[in-house]
Amino acid sequence: MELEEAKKLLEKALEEKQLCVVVGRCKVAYIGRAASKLSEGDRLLVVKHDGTFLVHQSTKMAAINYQGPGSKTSCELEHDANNLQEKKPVALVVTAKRTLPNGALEKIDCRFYKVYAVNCYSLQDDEKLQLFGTERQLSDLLMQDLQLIEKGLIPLRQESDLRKGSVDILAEDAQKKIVAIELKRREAGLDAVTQLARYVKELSQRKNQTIRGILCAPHITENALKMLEKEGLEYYKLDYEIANPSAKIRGLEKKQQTLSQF
Amino acid sequence: MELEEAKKLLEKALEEKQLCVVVGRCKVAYIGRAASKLSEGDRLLVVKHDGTFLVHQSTKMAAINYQGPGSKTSCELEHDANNLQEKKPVALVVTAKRTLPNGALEKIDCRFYKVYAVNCYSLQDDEKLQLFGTERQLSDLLMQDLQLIEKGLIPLRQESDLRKGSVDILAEDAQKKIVAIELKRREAGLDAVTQLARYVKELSQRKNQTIRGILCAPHITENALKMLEKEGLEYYKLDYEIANPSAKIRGLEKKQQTLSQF
DNA sequence: GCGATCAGCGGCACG
DNA sequence: CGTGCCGTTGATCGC
Repeated sequence: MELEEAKKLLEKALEEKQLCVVVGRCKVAYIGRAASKLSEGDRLLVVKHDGTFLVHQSTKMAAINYQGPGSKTSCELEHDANNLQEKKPVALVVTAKRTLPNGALEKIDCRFYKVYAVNCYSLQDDEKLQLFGTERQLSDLLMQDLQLIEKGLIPLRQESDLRKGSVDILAEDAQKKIVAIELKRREAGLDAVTQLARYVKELSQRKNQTIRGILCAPHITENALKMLEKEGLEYYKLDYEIANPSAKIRGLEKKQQTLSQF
Repeated sequence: MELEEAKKLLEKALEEKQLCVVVGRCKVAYIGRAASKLSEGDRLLVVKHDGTFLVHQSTKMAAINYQGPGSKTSCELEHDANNLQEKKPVALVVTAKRTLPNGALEKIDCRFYKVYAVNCYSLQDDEKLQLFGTERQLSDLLMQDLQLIEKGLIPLRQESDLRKGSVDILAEDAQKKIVAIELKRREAGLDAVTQLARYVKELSQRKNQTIRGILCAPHITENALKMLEKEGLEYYKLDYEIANPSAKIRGLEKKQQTLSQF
């Protein structure tokens, strides 16, 4: 496709706030929070009406270059500086600009040497994704019956706010000890343990009493478990099933109990 | 476009390992690590030859539903179960399946009631992104002149592996004390502090001596700084510039000139 | 808007 | 493979 034609199509569609899809051979340059260069190759460019700008290669899930909502897209034809007689442009440069929260400018240049297609659409879509099996949903389920984890466990509050971050669930055990429960919907690693440790430490100081900490996850890495035990925290294997459209906790196995409560 | 035609086009292109772009009105259902539903609306579907499957709405950067490389995409026509006389299909169901590392199945159904366009391309692209201003690059620069942070600081090693995670830089100060340096290319929050604290704790126990910990970032949040100080750790403001195609730590150049005078 | 955290995080590097 | 962690993380939610 002629670059001039591509430019016209694209500009009209951008004006009309359509979703634009451009396929062609291009170089990409980015500067902003970081900087990048991508040599010439065939790519897919998607520009959404909210400013979203996505450059995709033919593999991988993630866009190779991108810019989020709020970006302004414009395009310019580029001519051969060494041959100004030639009226045919050398490239179509599609640019997305955006001002970062800190005031700096972020920019992508997508320099098309060939354009295979420009296709634009007005998409009607007011629907929102309904997602099931999130951490929040599991938390809600757990709150309904903390006895699953341990007999005598009474819920105090959910998403209790601490000054630094928040524990998923705060509870009280049969011995009236406060229990902080950190919930993970997937395998827990070192970060999950440090997170729980931080909450427990913070709470202990604030309440001036010993606080139990329970990490609740479907699985835990070896290192994480070691560190957990070293910190005097506990792990409970959380088995759950995702059934569309709801999640169910399958049953909770008690893995370890510290002596700290005695 | 007729659904039958869309199916033929898509199947042929998938067979030929092309990049496929489908635009149409669809419902989306996902089940796998979690589960989701998305009611009828106009969307953009991209299927890459490596199996990548992306459903985009008309806003936001992230795909609303997706599946990574390795997925298998297939499509089927769906007929009205209440009117089997009718030969015209009701929907074109495009499905991506994938086996998760843990052996479970992950699946997206994209049920198109209308297809506005099916466009497929064979893209040639062997280029890789050159990215500048990454944490690793900053680390390399810092290693060249740790004096920037503190006089007398000598580099010991980079990316020193601990059993749990790794410190970006390990150094020795003028008093022969070991210093663990954690580098962040952007604002450091509580997570960065807990990360550094974990490294320092681990190192202290292993080396059986007091270890200094320095968090190096362009900015730090208030809470993070408070916690840092409470933990006896230090913060060094790292100012750097991204210049395409290289990053420079502000002040480093000057320092090098100073050194070259001797 | 800042800040903290989740995410079906993805992707990478290393053991 | 798992494990850990960076990322131009993005997106969400609370303050």
